[in-house]
Amino acid sequence: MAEQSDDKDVGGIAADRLRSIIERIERLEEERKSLADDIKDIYAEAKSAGFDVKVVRQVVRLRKQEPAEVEEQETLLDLYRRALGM
Amino acid sequence: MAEQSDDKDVGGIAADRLRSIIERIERLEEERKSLADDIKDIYAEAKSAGFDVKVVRQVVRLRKQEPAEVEEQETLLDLYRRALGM
Amino acid sequence: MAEQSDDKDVGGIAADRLRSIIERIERLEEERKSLADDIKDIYAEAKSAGFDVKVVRQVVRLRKQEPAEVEEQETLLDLYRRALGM
Amino acid sequence: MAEQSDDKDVGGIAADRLRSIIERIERLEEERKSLADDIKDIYAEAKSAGFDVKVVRQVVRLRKQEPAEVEEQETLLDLYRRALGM
DNA sequence: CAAGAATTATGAACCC
DNA sequence: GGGTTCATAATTCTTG
Repeated sequence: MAEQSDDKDVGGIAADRLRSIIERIERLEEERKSLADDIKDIYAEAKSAGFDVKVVRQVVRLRKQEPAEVEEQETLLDLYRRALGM
Repeated sequence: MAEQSDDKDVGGIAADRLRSIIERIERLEEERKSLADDIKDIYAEAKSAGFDVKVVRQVVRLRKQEPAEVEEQETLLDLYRRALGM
Repeated sequence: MAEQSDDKDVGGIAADRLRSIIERIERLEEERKSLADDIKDIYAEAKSAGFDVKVVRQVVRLRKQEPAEVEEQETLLDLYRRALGM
Repeated sequence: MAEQSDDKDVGGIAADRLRSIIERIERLEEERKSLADDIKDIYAEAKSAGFDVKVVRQVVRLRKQEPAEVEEQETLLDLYRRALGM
């Protein structure tokens, strides 16, 4: 099986390509982990400042969702809720 | 807006129909929840009998798949691992 | 390794016990699948009755959540939101 | 309630402190989202290079675990499968 | 069949 | 530190 690239086949697999893909994923996941730790630190700070962490999380969630809920289906949702007396 | 059925429109919505649909869904979801709880109990039983729950889950998953498919994925995994020298 | 029960060890594993556990899980999962299919049918019915399925799902979700949101932390959440001008 | 800082209380809440906390979290979460998108892109690249994405994920997961742990779980899986005659 | 939503499973964090 | 809840990851299903 002749190859134009330098990528060595291991059992028909483009090993270098696979390795590159996996290492890039791993690098990005490390960065992601690091950010997650930073976020955790801030929640810890919030806690020691006397805030209720669970509620802070809820606020963050709400602020993420609210713009999304200003959408076309709001009207229908309203309609259905009214039909059900909710 | 004349209706043949007795279903009262609320803002153009066939309220009774909608209500029926939603209540049937809710009933079925309750049953589903109950089954999910039963399953959880069995996993707990497995754990206290000394089985590794994670591996038991894996077995259940494997048995759901076609043997040929299982074989295929295991072969690929092997191949990739070898390509990476794992 | 003497055993009081008739359970045959296979490599130190209580095979019958494991089999029983797995088969019970599989049976319950089948029932669960069947319920899921029933639910799917109702959504299909809803669709052909002219309802917007996505919104119906949202209603079902809301009705599930709303009782849960009548909880102790509502007050705090309100407070935080007001502090943020939300 | 005397305050040393300039932070204005809103209903007894240190509003500026809370706002700072929440905005920092939001900034970090945006970065996190961006990394998650990058990772998704790489999996897409893997797919179009002909790799089986599900198996690639499995490889990434395996490399995160300790080799001893991987070995242990593989052994158990084997054991359970044999006990079930799979 | 690709994109997105929804369900399920795994992993982390918190409380007791 | 163990168990339970909460959060994230991953798979599956649905829809355009």
